[in-house]
Amino acid sequence: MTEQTNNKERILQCALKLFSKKGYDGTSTMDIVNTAQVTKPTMYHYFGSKEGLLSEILEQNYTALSAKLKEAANLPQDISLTFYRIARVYFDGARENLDFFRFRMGLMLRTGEDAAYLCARKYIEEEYAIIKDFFDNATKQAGNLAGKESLCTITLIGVLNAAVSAYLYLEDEAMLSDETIYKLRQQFLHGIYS
Amino acid sequence: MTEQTNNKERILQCALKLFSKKGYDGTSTMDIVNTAQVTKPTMYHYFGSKEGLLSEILEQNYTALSAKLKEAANLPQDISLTFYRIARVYFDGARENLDFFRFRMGLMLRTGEDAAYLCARKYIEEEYAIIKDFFDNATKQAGNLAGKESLCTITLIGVLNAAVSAYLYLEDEAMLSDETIYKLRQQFLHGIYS
DNA sequence: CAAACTGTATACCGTTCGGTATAATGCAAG
DNA sequence: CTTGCATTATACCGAACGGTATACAGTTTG
Repeated sequence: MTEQTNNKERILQCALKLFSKKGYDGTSTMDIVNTAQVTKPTMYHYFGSKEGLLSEILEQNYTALSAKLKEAANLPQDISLTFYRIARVYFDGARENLDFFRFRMGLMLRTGEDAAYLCARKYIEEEYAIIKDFFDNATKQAGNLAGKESLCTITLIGVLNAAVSAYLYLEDEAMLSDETIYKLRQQFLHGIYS
Repeated sequence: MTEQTNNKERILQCALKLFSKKGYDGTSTMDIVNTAQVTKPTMYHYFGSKEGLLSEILEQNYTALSAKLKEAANLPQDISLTFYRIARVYFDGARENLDFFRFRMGLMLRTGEDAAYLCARKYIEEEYAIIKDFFDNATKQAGNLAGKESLCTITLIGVLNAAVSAYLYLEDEAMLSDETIYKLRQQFLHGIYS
């Protein structure tokens, strides 16, 4: 009765889904193995611990996200286009990998010592660093943003996270449309009256 | 050995501090009563359950926050001033009640079924409703925002939350200064280049 | 074919969880 | 001065927690 369609992958997916819905601390290992239809030793064979499982989930998903984000943010000469590309990374990510983005959102604004946040922290910091880098480079070429790089980073990520969060809450795919991005970009670049 | 400086209040404060640091699920009732230097029956006498304790914490703190927010947002004829006033409510709140704002931030972008989020959901929705109301009224008087009320609400809250979150992360009070608010407002109203 | 290794199952570990039965204390009102 | 109530302490509950010892099946390798 071995190998009934890759237990490891199924554990990863079920755990992510449960973490995203009930939180890391709110999800028990029994929850996970029951949902994934494996036994506990199977899970511990692959991941060693509950936290090991969390680490692998974060590593997999954040690695993919960071790569896309870096690619989207490598055109410092065009802030407008880059806004679109970054927004698309987040919005596509949210649509295609709803569970991960739900989980990620719950970790995003944290600052405490909860286990899941501590594991995710380095990835969150990397995300900020990628956007900050972009604005730093954009300033070198444009100049009129000098001194605002940090605040731009905070507000850009804040606005996009808020929009993704609204999508997850409303579950309305219109929230992820190009039209939404255009409106958000217009507002970000030129203010709410524009 | 009765009444050694109000056990109930001390339980509330210690629980909030622990929730903000380790999350609701990550905090045990033993944690709480040990920190507050009471026994479990004392806690259960006052609050009935762990969730009852959470409810009272949320009710107390969100009631105060919502009242301040409503007051700050009752000048629909002046968006610029209102931005300042709303930002001050959040920023002062974060400085004066760090634990609650830390906790609140962790709940803010959630969408799942975790216990703490479900308890807090109605308050979060009320917060959005207050800001949304403001923009709806502002549109009636100004008009040039028509159709953007929802997106303005999302981005305003998103930007301010991101700033508060940056303060909690950096622990730098300069983040909460009037100067920061002016920059954020300028950006919100007139774009990043302005 | 035998040894070794990967993966899975049964059954169980000690600990901690949220919560409570019972009783003693201090204090206010009759 | 005692009855009644609000508050606190001791001691404990069953259930669920994260994690594991042991064994065995299936495959790979010598």
